[in-house]
Amino acid sequence: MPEGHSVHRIARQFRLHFVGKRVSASSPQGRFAAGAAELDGHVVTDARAVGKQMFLEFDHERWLRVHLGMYGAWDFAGDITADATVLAANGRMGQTNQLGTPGQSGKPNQSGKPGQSGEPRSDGAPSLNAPVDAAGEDSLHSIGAPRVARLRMAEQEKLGPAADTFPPEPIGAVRVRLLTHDTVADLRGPTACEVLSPEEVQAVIGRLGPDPLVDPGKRGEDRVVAVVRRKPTPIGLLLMDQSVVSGIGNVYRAELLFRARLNPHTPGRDVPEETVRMLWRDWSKLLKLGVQQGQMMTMDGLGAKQKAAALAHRDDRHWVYHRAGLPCRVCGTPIAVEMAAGRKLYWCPKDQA
DNA sequence: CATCGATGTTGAG
DNA sequence: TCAACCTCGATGG
Repeated sequence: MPEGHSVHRIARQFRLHFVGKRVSASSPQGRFAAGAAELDGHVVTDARAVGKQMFLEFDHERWLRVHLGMYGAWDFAGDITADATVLAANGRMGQTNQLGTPGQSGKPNQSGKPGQSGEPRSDGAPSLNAPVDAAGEDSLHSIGAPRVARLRMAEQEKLGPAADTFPPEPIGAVRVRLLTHDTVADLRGPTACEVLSPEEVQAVIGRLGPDPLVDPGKRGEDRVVAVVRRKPTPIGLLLMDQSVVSGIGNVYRAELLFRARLNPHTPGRDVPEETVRMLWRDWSKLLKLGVQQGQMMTMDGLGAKQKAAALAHRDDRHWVYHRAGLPCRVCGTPIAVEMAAGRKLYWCPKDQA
């Protein structure tokens, strides 16, 4: 589900709460047992996002590559103070915030290894479970009892049901669990999750187009211009091609094209160079904004009232995405939708003629 | 409660 | 071009 901004947010979360710490790695679900064993007991040394992919570096020349794909998500728990503003805006996920229900969700899925290996000492060590010092966190929990905060990060970020033990039981089928002395990250439903050598990581990144946050400035821009201006492929497809430019998904594609008032069917080679440069700069701007805000914001420059509506209601957030048949916000023409390479492409036939 | 569809990618045919 | 991957919120009965 996530487009580039979410992955950068997740990488930041790892930098804040995992880099520099030793982790015990496991695969409660079992499908990543071998990979987890390779990482177990090592220190996380870096976390980077490139487009929709995230790379976690460990202290023994091994990297974990993760692509969340369509339904992937990370569940963080423990000492994870995140942007409270975003959390408040998005509310809590799933169940109520009630006591008990550690297993919850009725899914006794995480069979296999119960207690799971690397509990740090514990036994008596209450560790940092109880957020005694986390004054900011208390304000997020209506109930007074000390709880272990939970945060789900995918395309959206939501507070989960607080747990009362650390580490909490995994929710659902967890491919990999990374546990430090005070934080834990559970990965569920990824398209890709594998351990790579530094060379292999370099090879993967080499196949990706520029990401504005990784290749800022003119270098990335020039690369995109060179590729786009050489291809007969419609610009609507090129923007989704991760080897052309990284991190753009179906929402950002539709919105970027509308903001440029560009017909999605225009062959790349026919898009004026200045327009390609504008697309890149606009993508850079929207990506930064998304990372900062924790959610997509493609209708910047609105009045305060409209802005509030856009933040509150999902359907009010975009110019054209998910608005098939609804009147264009600019000209009133019904927004068109068509299938392009298996994905829905939304655009205004008049403004983007 | 069953069904549908999705902010993505890969690989088979 | 399309199914598979594999999860969950939205929708309808």
